[in-house]
Amino acid sequence: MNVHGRDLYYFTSVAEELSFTRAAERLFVSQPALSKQIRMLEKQLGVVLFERDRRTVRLTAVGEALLPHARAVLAAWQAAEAAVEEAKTAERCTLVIGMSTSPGRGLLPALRARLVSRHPEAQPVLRQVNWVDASAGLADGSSDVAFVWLPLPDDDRYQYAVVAREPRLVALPDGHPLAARAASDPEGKVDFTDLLEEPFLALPPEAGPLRDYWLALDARDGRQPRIGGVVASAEETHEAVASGQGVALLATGNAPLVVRDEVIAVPVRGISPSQLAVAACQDDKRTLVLAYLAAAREVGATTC
Amino acid sequence: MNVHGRDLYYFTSVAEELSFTRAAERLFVSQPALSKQIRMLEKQLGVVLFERDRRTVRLTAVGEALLPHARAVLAAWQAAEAAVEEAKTAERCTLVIGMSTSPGRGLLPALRARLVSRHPEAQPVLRQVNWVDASAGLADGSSDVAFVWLPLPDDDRYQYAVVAREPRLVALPDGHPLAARAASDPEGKVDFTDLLEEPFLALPPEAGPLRDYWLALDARDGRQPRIGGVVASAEETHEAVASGQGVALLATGNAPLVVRDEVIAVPVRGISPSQLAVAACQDDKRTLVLAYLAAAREVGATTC
DNA sequence: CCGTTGTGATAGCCATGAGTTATGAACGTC
DNA sequence: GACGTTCATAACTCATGGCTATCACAACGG
Repeated sequence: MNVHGRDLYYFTSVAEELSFTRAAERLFVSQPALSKQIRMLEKQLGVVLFERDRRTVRLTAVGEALLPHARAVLAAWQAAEAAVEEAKTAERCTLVIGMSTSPGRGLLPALRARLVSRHPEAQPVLRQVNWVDASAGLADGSSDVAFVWLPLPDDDRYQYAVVAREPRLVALPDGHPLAARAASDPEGKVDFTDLLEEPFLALPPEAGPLRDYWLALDARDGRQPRIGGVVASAEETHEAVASGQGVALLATGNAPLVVRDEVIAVPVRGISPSQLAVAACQDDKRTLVLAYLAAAREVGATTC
Repeated sequence: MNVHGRDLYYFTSVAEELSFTRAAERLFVSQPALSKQIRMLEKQLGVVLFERDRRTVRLTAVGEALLPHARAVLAAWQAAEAAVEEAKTAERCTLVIGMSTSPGRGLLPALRARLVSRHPEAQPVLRQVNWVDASAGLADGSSDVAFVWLPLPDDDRYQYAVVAREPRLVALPDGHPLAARAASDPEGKVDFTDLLEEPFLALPPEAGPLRDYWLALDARDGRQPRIGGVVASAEETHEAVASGQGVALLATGNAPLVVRDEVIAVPVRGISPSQLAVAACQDDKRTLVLAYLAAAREVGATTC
């Protein structure tokens, strides 16, 4: 494997032209350079490839034997280059969109439409990510862009555009005393202060600030919440609420994934609304990524 | 085609080991050298082939796409090297034996037997050469060894061994007056002096000293012979003699090729015998060539 | 908690490779 | 016999590919 592809190309060129001078100008190198390279190749193989007869050049038997193989090697390499080129463009056109649960609200089709209208070659690919990763795959590079809940940990590592801002709800078993209280509330809401003593379902500790956010730590004045259980997906949350392990805060858009059977969700007074954003890495300047963020910014302007 | 085979080998090695350090020691290069080469390859292709993650190395999508093609290129190159190797040994084992007419006298089988008994890999190939080339292909390299008539032009450029020494004959039409004279001669011969006025068939002028030799210029004391025609093969000679264009000197061993129908050959008194030799280029030191010459020397010792 | 080990990247050095221009030797052509 | 063509050679430049030494970082183990 100790040969330069260029040398093989030089060899085939001389073999085709049967002239060092003509081959050299076809290859845009000087004739001595070509002569030397061919000699190097011959030396390397321990073989004479051309019979130079002062005036004429012709292939030796060995050269004749090498020629088709040299062409095969070059063809194989061209195929390799083509494959790389194809993989490169495929990679450039693919946009991996991370999300913990489906963002819903018609966001995906809206953003997709805006993306492909400006970049018809774009190939958006959706990727489901565990709730534990607040960055929905941005942090480890498995997503190019992602739907995330603000606030993000390491806020300055990301660029983002808010696409939805909506009150947080609390998911309750339908027989829960607070369910009745909400029913009698003029706005159908419960006060967060009424939830302070409730056991809460929490994200795993690895979720960091995101865990704190969905426990609404900022609204508890430093008092630690009671933890009724650990959940990492909508399905688990539904199960845990229905079985009475605890209650859980939800984004309005995620409510349909949790509310069914014996679980209801009611708005909460006294906590900040949730903010859903499309994010990417701060230093990511790729065209498709920026285009998706721009689309998100436009859509966000109409929905928020 | 602008890539070094080595780089592809490096690439496949790293892809197999998934570790620069291990791949480097497998390849007997230092780890930094390997790192640098892979970076060069990536730069050349404008692509990232490996994802280096401090602790782990893994192929990117593009690297994955390249890998099988890289292997294909390497395989193609190995096939090419094998083909060259085979052609090289084939060339080393082939011995091209040039001859103007078949030397006859059982020489070819005898020499062949001696050659292959010592070099079983030898592949003797016979090659017919026009009479005009006294060196029977040695001069232009189209023969490795050759049966030639002495004296050779450029005597010092060749090494040779005499394998047959025999009187020269003259070919005559069977109705020629000298035919009858020969029949009445006690030895069945004619004197060369009787031939001095006869028209002679000559080789073409390009044949040089060989032409002079078969006109027996040395036996004419400087008088120019009459030229009845130009011939360059046994067939032409027979035709020309039969049609009465002239007479021609022949080596005894060649007589059977010319004597038939209306042409006869009789020994000539007063000219030197012809000498058939096996020759090669003076500076040719190849084993098979020397072996064939040695065989010729042995056979010549028994026949002369 | 800190030192050890193992990994890939970086820096600086040097021999060689691949290109250049200028020139030479052999041969055909006018 | 001067000229043009063709391949080989010489002398030089600059990039390439290799080395050693060292760094930065993560994982382990005491």
